[in-house]
Amino acid sequence: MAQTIQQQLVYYTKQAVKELYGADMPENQIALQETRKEFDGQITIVVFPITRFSKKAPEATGTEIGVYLQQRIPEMTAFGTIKGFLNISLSDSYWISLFSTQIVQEGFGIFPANGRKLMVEYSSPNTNKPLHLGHIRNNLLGHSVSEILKAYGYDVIKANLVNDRGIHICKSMLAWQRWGNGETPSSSGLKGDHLVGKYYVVFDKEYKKEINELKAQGQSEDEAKKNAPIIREAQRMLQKWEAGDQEVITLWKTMNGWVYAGFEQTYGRLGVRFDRYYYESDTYLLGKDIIQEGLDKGVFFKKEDNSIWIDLTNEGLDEKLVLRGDGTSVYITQDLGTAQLKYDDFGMDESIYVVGNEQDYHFKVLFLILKKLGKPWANGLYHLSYGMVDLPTGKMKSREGTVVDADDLMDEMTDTARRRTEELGKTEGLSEDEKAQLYHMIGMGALKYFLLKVEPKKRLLFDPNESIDFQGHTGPFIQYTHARIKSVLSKGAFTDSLPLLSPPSLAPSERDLIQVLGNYPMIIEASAKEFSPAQLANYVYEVAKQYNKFYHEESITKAEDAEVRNFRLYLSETTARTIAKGMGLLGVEVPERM
RNA sequence: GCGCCAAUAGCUCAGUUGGAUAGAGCAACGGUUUUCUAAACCGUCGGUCUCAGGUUCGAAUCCUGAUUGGCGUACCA
Repeated sequence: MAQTIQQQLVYYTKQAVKELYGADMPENQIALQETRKEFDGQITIVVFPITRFSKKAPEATGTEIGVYLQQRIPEMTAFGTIKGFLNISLSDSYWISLFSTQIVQEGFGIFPANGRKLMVEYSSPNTNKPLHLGHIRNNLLGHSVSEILKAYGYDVIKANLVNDRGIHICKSMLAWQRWGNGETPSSSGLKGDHLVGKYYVVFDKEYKKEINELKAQGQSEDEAKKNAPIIREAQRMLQKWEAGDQEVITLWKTMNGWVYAGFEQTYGRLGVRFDRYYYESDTYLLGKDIIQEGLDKGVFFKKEDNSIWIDLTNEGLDEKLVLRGDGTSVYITQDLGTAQLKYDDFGMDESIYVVGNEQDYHFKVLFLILKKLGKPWANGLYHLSYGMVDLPTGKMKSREGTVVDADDLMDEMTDTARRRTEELGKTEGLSEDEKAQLYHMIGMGALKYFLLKVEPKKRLLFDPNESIDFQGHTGPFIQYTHARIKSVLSKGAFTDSLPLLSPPSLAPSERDLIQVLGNYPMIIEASAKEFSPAQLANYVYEVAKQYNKFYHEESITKAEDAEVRNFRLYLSETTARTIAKGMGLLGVEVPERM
């Protein structure tokens, strides 16, 4: 492939430094950036680093480099040096040809397969309660990161490790057994996960009541928590489960079945999918052989009570228990085993865990242990840590009912989308089906974009009293832009067979749009490397914004010259495709009209 | 106590390997439609980038220390 203009600029700048100043400047010190809007030009070379070699003032140096470059790069029409910044203007014909030969191509920004396999584990719900807003963030992040990595050339496996066993499930089961009166999703009309969640709350109420009674009898908080009859009963149930008790297993299967049916619906609405499910009921006993391996290798050590530990104090961490004294597993034991299992199953080069930042320490330890065990694949592990979703009142807590329920929120979003669309009178000629589809698309677009535009690492504030916007820097704005372009294309009778002609010159907003569109591959690369859908989300907004500016300033279908008209139609069509592709990687669909 | 993370406009957020006068959206105010969708566009207002030092030609960005908030530091997951 031919050299890009950026590569040429770097190359010739290096040559210029050599010829003019007799110095060898490393290429990575040559800093290019986009020219700020208030100055002429499109690309800027920062001159300051060069003055080290020129031993001259920034202005003089910039001008000398500028003259040198202009003599050698025909696309360069002008330059200006302002306060140490060499601003370079490129000819309209350069931008036109960049668009016509590259950006317009179907494959622009699609990276070839890189031959590497990668797993993204996300969602990983507990099966004792329905999903809430925090889970939505996790699911959207996991899904979007997977799609971005696919676009970047990875072979991606999406995995979901379902926490389907344990004391929390038994709590729901026990409460249902006692107070459920045989209630089922069909008898109650409740979605399965909500039904099970209801009994989780029932359990907690009763548990608290018993704790208070015991405290009234003089027990301490800790004692009461341990001694409450209902929690002891739940623990007995867990033991029965582990022993394979038929009755308990049957109930467990039934209630988990309800939950899975509910989750499938929610996943469907969210538009997330998985290639592989792992269940903790299958994996919770794994990892003990790894413990033995670690003992043999001298990575772990045994204490007097037979508990097994790893000493990470040299790494600035603590001693960490990896197996209980009675030989049973802890959380990290199964995670060690599951990591090995996943690798045995797929042999992937990299493995991403999408898990909240409350588990930063856990993953640090997990990865470190696997490295110390000499697992060659341990270097490919990465914890994609994201911030909690907080309410103005603080953290969401399932048991206290202060959660924003996923299904309710999606209903609300769709409803708002319907109201707004009707207010704007944009439903004419749509069938009921099409309307429903559109409202879902817009509502989910608003929600998803709202969550994904924020850097994963940062915590996210959600105020239930303030509805998510549909205007400005939002999903619907971008969706609207797409629909608007589609309308232009149909008015302009655009088809692939229309000849792509070259206009004699470009309007400023037109040239800016081409420049923004040209950044798409860079953005995919950056988002993939940093596992950050937020970068892509903000980029797509920029594209939409720049298009709207262009749309307002210039005529498209009404342009007088055929060259200009055709070119602008292609520019519009490419913008629509870029928006659709980018939003697609975020898991957001875009409508043909709205 | 120790560790990790965050702090940018009234609010929600951007800000590339350190580069120009720190940018968007919302909110507020004003303007734009006989012309391709006004969920749009243009403008006004709004900043001690938490604070104090340091490194540098240059710091929101890097280093040190503090402040505030969150999380972790369980033989819980």
